[in-house]
Formats: sequence, structure tokens, C-alpha cells
Amino acid sequence: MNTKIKIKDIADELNISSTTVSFVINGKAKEKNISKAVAQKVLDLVAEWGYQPNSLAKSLRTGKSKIIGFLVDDISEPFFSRIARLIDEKASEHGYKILFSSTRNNNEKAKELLQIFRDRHVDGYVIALPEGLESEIEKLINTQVPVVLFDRYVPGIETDYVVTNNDESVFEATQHLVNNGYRNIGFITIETEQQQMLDRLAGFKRVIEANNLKNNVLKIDYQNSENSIKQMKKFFEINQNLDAVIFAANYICMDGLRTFKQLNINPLNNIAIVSFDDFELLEFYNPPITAIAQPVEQIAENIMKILLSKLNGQLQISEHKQVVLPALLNVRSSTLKRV
Amino acid sequence: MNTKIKIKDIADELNISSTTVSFVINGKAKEKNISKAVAQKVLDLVAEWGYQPNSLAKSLRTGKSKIIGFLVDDISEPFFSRIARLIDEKASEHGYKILFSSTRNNNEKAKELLQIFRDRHVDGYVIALPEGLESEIEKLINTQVPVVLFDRYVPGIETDYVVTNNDESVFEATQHLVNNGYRNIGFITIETEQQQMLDRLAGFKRVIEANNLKNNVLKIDYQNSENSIKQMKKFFEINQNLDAVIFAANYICMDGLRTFKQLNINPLNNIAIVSFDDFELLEFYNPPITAIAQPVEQIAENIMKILLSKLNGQLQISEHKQVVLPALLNVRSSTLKRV
DNA sequence: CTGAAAGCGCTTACAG
DNA sequence: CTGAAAGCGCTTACAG
Repeated sequence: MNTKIKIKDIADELNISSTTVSFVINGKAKEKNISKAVAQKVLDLVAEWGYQPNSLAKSLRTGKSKIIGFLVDDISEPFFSRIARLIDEKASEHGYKILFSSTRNNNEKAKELLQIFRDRHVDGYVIALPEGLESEIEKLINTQVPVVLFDRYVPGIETDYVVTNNDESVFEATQHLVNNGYRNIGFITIETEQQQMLDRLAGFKRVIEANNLKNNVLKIDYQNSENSIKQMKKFFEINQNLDAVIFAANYICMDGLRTFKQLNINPLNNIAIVSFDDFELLEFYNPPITAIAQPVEQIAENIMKILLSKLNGQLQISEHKQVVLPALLNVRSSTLKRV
Repeated sequence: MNTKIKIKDIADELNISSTTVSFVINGKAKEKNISKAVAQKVLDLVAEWGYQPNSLAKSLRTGKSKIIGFLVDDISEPFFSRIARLIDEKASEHGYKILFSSTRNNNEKAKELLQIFRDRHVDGYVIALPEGLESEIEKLINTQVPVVLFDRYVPGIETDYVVTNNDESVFEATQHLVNNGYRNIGFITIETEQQQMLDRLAGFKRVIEANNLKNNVLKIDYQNSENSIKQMKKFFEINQNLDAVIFAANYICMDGLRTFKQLNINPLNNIAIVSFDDFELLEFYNPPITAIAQPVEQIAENIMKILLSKLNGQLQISEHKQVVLPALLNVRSSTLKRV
């Protein structure tokens, strides 16, 4: 194996200085008036020896790590892992790599992670912000490092974010239920201050109020799946006459379907279903379930567009871009017109 | 904001040398005979000022980055993202972070990534090896850096790996079908040399041969979902009399279910199904689908146990651990006894 | 018990 | 057109 070659080796071999080699390697030959002949010699030797700069040394010197920190609740949630993949693709194209970690609903851990990322001189951040970390994130932003939030924004914090139009998309979905004849619609969310969840609820309420319908909302005190199912069971027992239900997130929907199974409620005949976040299960369920699909590709694209333009200086750190993207309502037979 | 504090600042403030501060911070106070009083002063100031070492400088000096490279086909595949989450948890406990990237079936990209990881002085690797990268991986292993393969091993390469017992688990699943009265079983896999896929096929064949059954195997030339469905349609049309089918992987099963839908085959009545890899969809499908569940937690645990013991020197780099874990057959109604 | 100094491998302001 | 030298912030062998 090639015992790590360094700039000095190249310089010595060619009887020139490290400075010149460094300039050539970094494409500054022209700018620095290096003669074509010398530049070519360097390039040739670099190719021949397969020289690769030590990025650690480079980072220490320049203060740039070419690493982006990606922080989410749980990387194994489909929505997040899909974003992760797309972000990584874009980042790789520009020489950045992704360092990720899951906060797993643990704020202490999240704070630590932020600190660790900072120590590692991460150049930029992509974060789905856990509740309660608002002030930490403000501190981070104040250090003049680019931070793009996604999935949820935080009212009152001036920063870049890319989110789905939660309010509007749930409004549409609820309206779709009303149009199809449903009148007693339940909305199942979690007890939280997370903005995206509040927005989804708001969209629901707008329709309910406009149509003078009953406001059947369950806010689950979410601990785990089991506990969540227990609360849903109670809710469905009390509200026997629901003719439709909207689940405000992927994992809530999963628990909802489990609840139906346990209660022997057959969505096919008894109740219409809409879920926020589309995933394969919904397409294959019997009946196939109507879902609000977040525009994952567009979300990832926008995140990276903002982040990269800040990273390469095209966009001022202090100038904040806020992108709200429309979702798609995939109508399936779980919400057929009521007869 | 605290304009980054460094060791020198602490040393100056306390009128001692950077050496002493460094020793104390790295817990070598005793070993280096630093007086308790001095050590305490340092610790106090570190706490007060919230000093955090610059990990870049540390890495450059020590040659250790405290970063683990995680390389898979696609981080958004549920199996991989779940492993990612678990690995990250374990790694974090030991001060390591995960740098990931998806190779997306692109060997050139995979080679590049390996190179990039090397430049970044990744301390260790967790890899689901793409086909055709065998020699690259051997080179990597020869650089004496710990590499743990998972999901698939490569016969002939001496390295650490953690895999599921693919052969045995498919053998069991196939036997289960035979026991329940199925006699014309199809096996759908992809055209590949990937060892885990070959092993799954081998497990199937063992049962087929032992019972003198017909060997109905489809090896899909996998390009994309659409193309894959086309090939399955043809297969099912030719083999009208199949009474059961085993899908050799998650994504193949998804395409299989789509094919059934398009062909109007109702698995409920017409055909038994088994899928490799268990995921929520299978549990909720109608009928619920029998699945071979890989022991994800155990896989992740074993990977990290091996990797960490090599990283901290408890295990020789040259000593290779190879772990084969049993899978669980989750029997559901898609494979009920034939009547 | 403690410190001065070298060095990890780069980049870049400065000098010529 | 090119180079000597300082410095990024650590760690550690060596000296006392």
C-alpha cells in the first residue's frame, strides 16, 4: 500500500516548493501565475502517485470540514431516511459528506450532539428540530453557521427552513372527506407543541368550523406504541359514531391500524381513513388508504439548494430562505364517496 | 458566543504549560504525576469556560478521527436505516460518529466513497458490500483498518462479518410451506452473485430437491420496479399452477405484490406467500404475510462489538470474527395449511 | 512534578 | 513566476 503521500513528497520529487504544489492542486495555478510546465508536472505526478490530500490537515488549516450534520429524531423513520438519502446524493456532488445522528426524543442527547457536531467543525446543519431545543438552535445560528430546518419550523426563530404546507394539505384532505359525504370526522394527533403538528390540526379545524361539524380530536400523550393504542381504543369506544378518521403522522397511522385490528373495526365498511405521509403500506392496505404525500424530493432539493448556496457564499448567512411546499393528496378507496 | 477557547488559553490563565493542561484533560493526570491541586484547577476552569477540544486538531495529531464510515446500497431501505440507527446509538456511546453514504448500485461511486472515507481518516468501516468491489475491500483491509461487513460476506475474503443465516432461514421457510401442503413453490430472486442471495436460493433448493419438487426459480434481471414487475408477470403466466411463492428480499416482495394486484391474483385464495425481511406492510396485508425476520438488533450489536473491540485494541486487527445469526420465521395466515 | 519544543499535513500572506 | 516560513490546535517524547 502507498504509505500516505504528502505534498512535501511531491514537492521534493519535483524540486519545487510545497507552496507551488498546493497552488496547483487547488486549481490556483493560473491565479498564482504558475508556469504551465510546472503545473503539468505536478498534475502528472499527482495522478501517477495517486496523491490524495489529507482532509484532516486541510480542515484544521481552513476551518472547513466539508461535513454536514444531519440531525433527526430517528434516522430509521422512512421520511427521514428518504431525506437522508437524497441529501447525501446532493451533498456528495459538491464534496460534502453527511454525519448523522438520531436524537430519539432525548433533548439532553440532542444538545450533546449539537455540541459534538460543533467540535467536529461541521460546516452546516440539516435539522428536524426536537421540541425544547429552540434556544440551542438560536445559539447555533448565532455562530454564523448555516442551519436549515426541515419538517418543522419554529415560529420566532429567524432561520432557513423547508417544510410541507401542513395546514393547507390537511385542510384539503378534510375537505375531500366532507365532499365525499363524511360528517363525523376524527383527527388523531399527539400532544405536542411541534409546529408541523399544530398546523395539521389547524387545517383540520378550519374545515370543521366552516361546516359546523363536531370537533373530534384526540391528542395522544405519546410514550410508545402500546400506550398509544390504548388511548386510541378509548377514543374509538367513546366516539362510536365516527365515519372517518385522519391520522396526523405515519407512526400514528400505524398504531391506528393496529387499534382497528384489535377492535375488529373493518375500515373497509365502517370508517374512512386518511393518513399524513404516504408509504407503501397504505397503497397495499385493504382498502388502499388515502394519504397526504409530502414532496420528499423537493424538500431535499430545496434544503440542499439553500445550504449549498450559503456554504459557497452565494447566499448571505443572515439572509433567510423559507420554503413551504405543497403536498399531494393521493386519493384511494379508503375515502370513497359515501353512499 | 465564546470565541473558541483553546488549550493555550487555559494554560495562560493558570500560568502553567499546555502540556500539563493536555495531560489533565485527557485523564492522564495520575499517570503523569500532576499534582491534585493543579489538576483540579484545570478541571474547574475547563468546566467554567466550557472548553471543548478541537477534534480536528486532535485527529490530525493522533491520526484517529473517531468517525466510522457506513456504506450501503441505499440508506433509505428499511433494513439499512434500522441498522444505521442502532449502529449510531452504540457508536455514540463510545464517542464515535457515523459518516454514511449510499452506493446506489454504482461501483464507481462506491470506489470513490471508499477513497473519500480514507482521506477523511475514518477509523473503521461498516459495509454492505456492493458486487464487484471485492478487490477494493481487500485493499482496504490490507491497510490494517477495521472493516466489518454485514448483510453479505464475500467468500475468499478474510474479514469480519455479521450476517443472517440466509440458507438455513429460507430452508426453514420452504420446509414450512411443504409441511403445510404446498407442492408447487416458486422462488423469486434477482440475477446476482451477492452471497446472501445465493445462500437464500440454496436454502430453497435443498428443500425442493429433498422433496423431489419442481424447481420454479425466477432470477430477475433487476433494473427497476417496472421492469421487475414485467418479468414477474411473465413468470406467473408461464407458471399458472404455482401454489406458493417466496420473495427473496423486501423490494422483490413489494414488486411481487404490485404484480399480483395488476394480474388480479388474490393471495388470499390463490397462492401462499413468504417474504424475506419482515416489515410492517406484511403484518397489515390481507392476508398477513409470513416473513423471515432478520435479527436487526443482534446484527447491529455484533457489528459494533467487533468494531469497537478492534478500535480500542482489545481485538487484533488480523483476527477475524464471523458471526452468523439465526432469523425468525414469523408465520402468518398467508401460509395457512392447505385444505 | 512540570515545561519547551517538535510535529501531524496542510494553506497562504509575504517577500523576492 | 516561485519559495521560506508561520500557523491551524492539538499530543507527546524528552529534558529537567
